[in-house]
Amino acid sequence: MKQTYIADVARQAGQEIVIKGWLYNARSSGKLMFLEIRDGSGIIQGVLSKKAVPETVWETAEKLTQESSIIVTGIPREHPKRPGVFELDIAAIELVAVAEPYPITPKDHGIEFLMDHRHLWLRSRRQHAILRVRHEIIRAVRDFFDSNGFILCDTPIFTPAACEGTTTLFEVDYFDDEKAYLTQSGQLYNEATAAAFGRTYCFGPTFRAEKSKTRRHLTEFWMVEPEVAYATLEDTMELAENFLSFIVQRVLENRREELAFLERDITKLEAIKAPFPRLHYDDAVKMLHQGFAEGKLEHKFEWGGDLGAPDETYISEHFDCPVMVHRYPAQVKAFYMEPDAERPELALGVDVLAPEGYGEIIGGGQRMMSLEKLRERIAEHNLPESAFDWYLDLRKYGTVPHAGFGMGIERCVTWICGIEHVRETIPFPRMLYRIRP
RNA sequence: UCCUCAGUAGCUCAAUGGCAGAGCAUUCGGCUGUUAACCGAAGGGUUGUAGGUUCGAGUCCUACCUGAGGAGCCA
Repeated sequence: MKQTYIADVARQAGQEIVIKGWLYNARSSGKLMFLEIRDGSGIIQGVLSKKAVPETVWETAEKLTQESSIIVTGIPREHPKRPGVFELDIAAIELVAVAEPYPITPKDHGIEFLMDHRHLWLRSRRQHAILRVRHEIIRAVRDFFDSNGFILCDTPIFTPAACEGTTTLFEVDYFDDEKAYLTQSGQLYNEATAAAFGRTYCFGPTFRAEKSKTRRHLTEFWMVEPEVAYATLEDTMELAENFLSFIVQRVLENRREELAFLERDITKLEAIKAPFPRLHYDDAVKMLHQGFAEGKLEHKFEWGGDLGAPDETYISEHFDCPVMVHRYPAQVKAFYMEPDAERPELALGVDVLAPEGYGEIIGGGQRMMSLEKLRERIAEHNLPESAFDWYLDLRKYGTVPHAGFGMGIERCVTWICGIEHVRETIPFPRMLYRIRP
């Protein structure tokens, strides 16, 4: 008989079906057994009565251990006490393989143990909820750009030079004449594809060798980066707020059950609608000074610096929506940022800070258009101009104002799920000191 | 790189400087509506490593190892 997935069981109530899965948990009351079966699409409780089945079926059921693989035949029926919930009256069990004692028992476990068993931890309800939300977010990201005239143009993972200096790059020793590095952003290449196609995006893994060890950091993470020709900082802020609103709405539409399981406060997400507040860097500084005066911040913020994690949290607490902090001092931003025409000491960059203290999820801005100014900046940053030959070509052959941003998928998932740590938002997290499993 | 905290049974934890324990998991027995089921029994230990203090160290001291949280830096 054809396999039925647990997610589709309701449609076949009363008919005999076959479920292929694993034993999630078992409870027994002597002559009555309750087997929780999972198949990846969901979990269903199987009911087995000693009187109603052949002795061999009962004996097989008694041998089952947690995570044993089984093919179960039975008839789905509504739960006597829980309307709308289906359980399976088991008629037969085919034992595919008995599992050895399973390390992840139904009781509490510490994070180190769970991370060491990530390959098995993925089978649990919580991880299913989080990774289904991740999948929904990625689908929404693609749908948003695909239906708004963007072309997917993925950028290389091996790159010859850094975007913003070489301290945080992974070196690869393979190419004969020069050192190669794993990409930390597709942005420079995006500028080339945007000049070719107008509106493009890349979406792939990104590598940062920062010796960073906080709940917001991954060594390897996924980033989506749109880039638009003939666009300004204001255009890119508008794109970012529409983009984030779209993603949140899609998750609310399609992943309510998962958010409920994660005990996410839905009202916080329902408030996420464009337009988002915009906060000039100067005003952000004023806000931080007030926070310090009120004793809510430990250190007095100095104009000219970049926002620290506690600063970002303090600012985001003032808004229900993500807040877009724009026009940072040029000195703290990347060399390719376009300066503000009215105040050249400011860069036309924007960071989007997620609400509830989740910090920066988007960084972007308008790129430098002038060949001469770009050459100056490369020199000021002590970067080798030869490495940027092709990049400078983009300014020689029909340069235009253009802008874009990058969003870290895992940070976005962490925020939307309302969970503590990014490490649960990617199937196999790579972090400082952790490369296994 | 810096700061803070932690490491005891397969897992989660307890043990005033004085006999190393409980729950879960495993094995066995009981239970016909269980929901991290429950009840009874059994097996399971080089207390992260190396030194030191002490009559006596899981407990106090030193170093190291591993992990977690945070800072800086970042999406």
